[in-house]
Amino acid sequence: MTEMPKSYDHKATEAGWYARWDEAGLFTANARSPKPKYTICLPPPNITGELHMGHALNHSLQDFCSRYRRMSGYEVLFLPGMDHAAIATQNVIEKQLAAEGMTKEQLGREAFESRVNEWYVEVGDTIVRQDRILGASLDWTRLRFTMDERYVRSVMTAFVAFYERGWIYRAPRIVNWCPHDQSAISDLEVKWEEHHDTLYYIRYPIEGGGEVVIATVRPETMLADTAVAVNPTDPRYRSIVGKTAILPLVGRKLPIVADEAVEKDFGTGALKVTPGHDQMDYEIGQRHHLEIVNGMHPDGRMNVPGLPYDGLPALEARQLVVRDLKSQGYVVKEEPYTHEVGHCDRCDAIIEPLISEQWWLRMDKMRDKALGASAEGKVRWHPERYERTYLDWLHGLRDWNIGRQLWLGHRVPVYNCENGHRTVAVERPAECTECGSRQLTQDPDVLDTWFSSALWPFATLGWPDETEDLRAFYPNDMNSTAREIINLWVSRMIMTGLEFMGEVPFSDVAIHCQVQAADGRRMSKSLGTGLDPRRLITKYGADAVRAWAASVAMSSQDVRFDESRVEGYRRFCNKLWNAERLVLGNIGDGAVPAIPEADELELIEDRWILSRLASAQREVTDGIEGFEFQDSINAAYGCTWNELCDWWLEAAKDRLKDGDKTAQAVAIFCLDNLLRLLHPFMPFVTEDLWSRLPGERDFIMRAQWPEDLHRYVDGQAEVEFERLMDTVNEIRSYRKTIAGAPAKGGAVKLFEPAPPDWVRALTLLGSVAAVDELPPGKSFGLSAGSIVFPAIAAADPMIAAKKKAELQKELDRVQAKLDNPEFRAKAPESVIAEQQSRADELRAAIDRLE
RNA sequence: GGGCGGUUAGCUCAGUUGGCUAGAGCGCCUCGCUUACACCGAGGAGGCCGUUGGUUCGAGUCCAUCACCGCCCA
Repeated sequence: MTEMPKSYDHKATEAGWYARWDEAGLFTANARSPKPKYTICLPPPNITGELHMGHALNHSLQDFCSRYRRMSGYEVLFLPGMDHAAIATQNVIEKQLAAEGMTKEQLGREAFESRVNEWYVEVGDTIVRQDRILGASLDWTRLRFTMDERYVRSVMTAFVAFYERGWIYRAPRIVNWCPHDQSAISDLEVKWEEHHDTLYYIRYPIEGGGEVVIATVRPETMLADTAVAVNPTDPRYRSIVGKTAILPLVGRKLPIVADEAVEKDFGTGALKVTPGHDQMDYEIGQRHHLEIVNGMHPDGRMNVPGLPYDGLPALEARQLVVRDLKSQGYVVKEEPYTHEVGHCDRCDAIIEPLISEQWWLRMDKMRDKALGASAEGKVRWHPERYERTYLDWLHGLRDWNIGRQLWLGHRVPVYNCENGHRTVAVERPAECTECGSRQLTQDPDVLDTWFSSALWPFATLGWPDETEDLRAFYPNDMNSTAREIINLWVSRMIMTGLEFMGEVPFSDVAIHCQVQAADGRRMSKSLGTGLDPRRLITKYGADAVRAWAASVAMSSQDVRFDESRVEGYRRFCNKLWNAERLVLGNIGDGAVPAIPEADELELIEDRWILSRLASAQREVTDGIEGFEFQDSINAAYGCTWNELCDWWLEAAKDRLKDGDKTAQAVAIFCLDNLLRLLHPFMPFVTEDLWSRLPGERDFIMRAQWPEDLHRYVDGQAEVEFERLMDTVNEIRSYRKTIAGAPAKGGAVKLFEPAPPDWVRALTLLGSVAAVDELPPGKSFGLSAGSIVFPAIAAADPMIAAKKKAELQKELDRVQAKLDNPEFRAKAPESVIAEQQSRADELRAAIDRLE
């Protein structure tokens, strides 16, 4: 045995173990293993930069489950991967280019792509290293990337399969258009921010005399107006329905239509209808067969040929339009108006609702299957309430716009020939399937990144090929993620899993908390409130960071990050380290006997600590099984520090020094079990400490999970030992609060005879002598007897009086309860008995203070 | 506008089915370098459990209301 350093050093402890595990192949799953399988496909982080605290948290908790299941006899696959995150990555690269004074258009598509590929290598490497220092037991032989050739084939296969089902179609709709990215984005990628704008009231003349006043916050869109609409039940406007308004500045003739969608209370109750630039207007347009004018180029500049606003950005056009309207007397009034404006989640540009021809995926059939699976309880959510988030979204689900107009991503596998035929195929076809033309051009659109992510649980395993992995590891068991992507990702995995594999992709979904900055808002890189987990790992060690993750991950919805809690777990590592150091320092090289059976244990402290250990084993195990990781880490922490270290080691120290074999056996048994219980959470320090325990040691990582220890549960020992702890605490309290009481020494006389092991522990822990007759002096009452300290100069009478008053107050409360006839009549027996004995104890304690 | 979560010690958080004498870590105060650990030990101070009602013998816990904070979806 090598000498243990006096203090735990996380850097020394964590160095090396990961590589040793890796070399021993402990991360690699065997698809042919006869063991039951347990699979987690790591949610692929976006390949946009390094991992943040949310990742550290999420990867940790999946690793808890993986390591626990591995120790519990499962063949575990914990599969790593990364997501190309088209729109996000494109933005990152564009920002880099901008810093170099370049645009992607200047660079060209090919050079841009090779630049992206370099980025993938560099960032992918960073992410892998981060997961390794975190200790995540990922199977690196199965690392996947959504742009890998095989993965791309899975994506194409899914597209073709949907297409052949007739679920993919192309149609013009109003989409969220990002003028910066020049692409459609999904509703879920639009952030809404409050804007303080102006509501303009604008006069539209009516042919044949009169006028109608409309209100708008976006006057520039009037250039694409094709109608005016009013509510059919609005008496103010009944007479103008069917007439024609003249669009100011443009001169276009606008039919005045009646439509129930118009809100009578907004503005003037008359609505300018711009079917090309507003979802509701588009729907009105469909109902009344209105013309659609697209007044904007894809880059957000106005598309109004012949008008002076042509080619201007929207906001500039707005100013000019307003100026011209005013100068021509069309503006009736303007008032301040606060409303929500959509911004691109990735680049923050203002989103323009825009009519656009897009690829759509029908969702109704898949939605219904997913709802059916939920109704059958196939997916369990943790915490349960998130199932509603998921179901609510499913119920309102519309067709999915799967096309994006980006430079990055999976190109839609649609090939058009010059005769206008369309060929859809996984591999690029040599010729058109209809006319045999060889002049094929591929559709320029790429797929929404979530389309490929939706296939993650099976595409990573080789689908559509019937691979060994796919058979062994699908369905996966658990998925854990952040709540904001429940709808973007989790629900879509469930739908595609049911569609292509016929089974839900996992049985449990864990939604972890969001780590907020100290100010209670989400961490933000741009605000500088983000945190690099590597900094924390360097400062406190991965084990401490992971234990922190366990303590917060599932405990509530949001958690404000508090570094002192991470520091607390590093101290815990040190405590654990020193507990083992103490034990090993006293054991030497001799053999340690096996733990005695429960009925062979003689001493109260041994019976007690093993009973507590049994309880910890139960709580840690239940915590992991129930996705309540905080319960697990709390139980293991408490048992180690507050029970083993604070009490048992103190009570058994002299036995250990004397080479007592039972004490050695208990000590090693406790350490061995606690280390194994803690291993999923703190893999490095537990591996290191376990390797130092006597006897032949393999890796703790593949040791067996501690067995159920209920045979050591000993209620009597717990009650007795608690009484002992109470008494010792009282003695210590007296020593500190009574003037003149010495730090050690004094004589204690017990009221009732106690077993010798109990007395021994009391005298040891309380530094007192047990006597039959108290020597003369000021005596103090204890819960178990009385104590006299030698040489007390002046026992402070105030102390006793204060204690007495506290006890009396408490007694009054308890007695009032007992005197209440309704309480006696209605409360359960056990509660009444409890209160009764509480009153007795309090009375006795008061008497002893006399 | 709809939904969800939070509001408990100076700070960050626990408190399962109502029985609580409300806990932990950090911080604070007082002691102590007693050969496991000063990344420690011992003792102590500190809480009308956001508001107002209600149910109950009994409410931090259940119901309702309001207030503020945060998140998600329209």
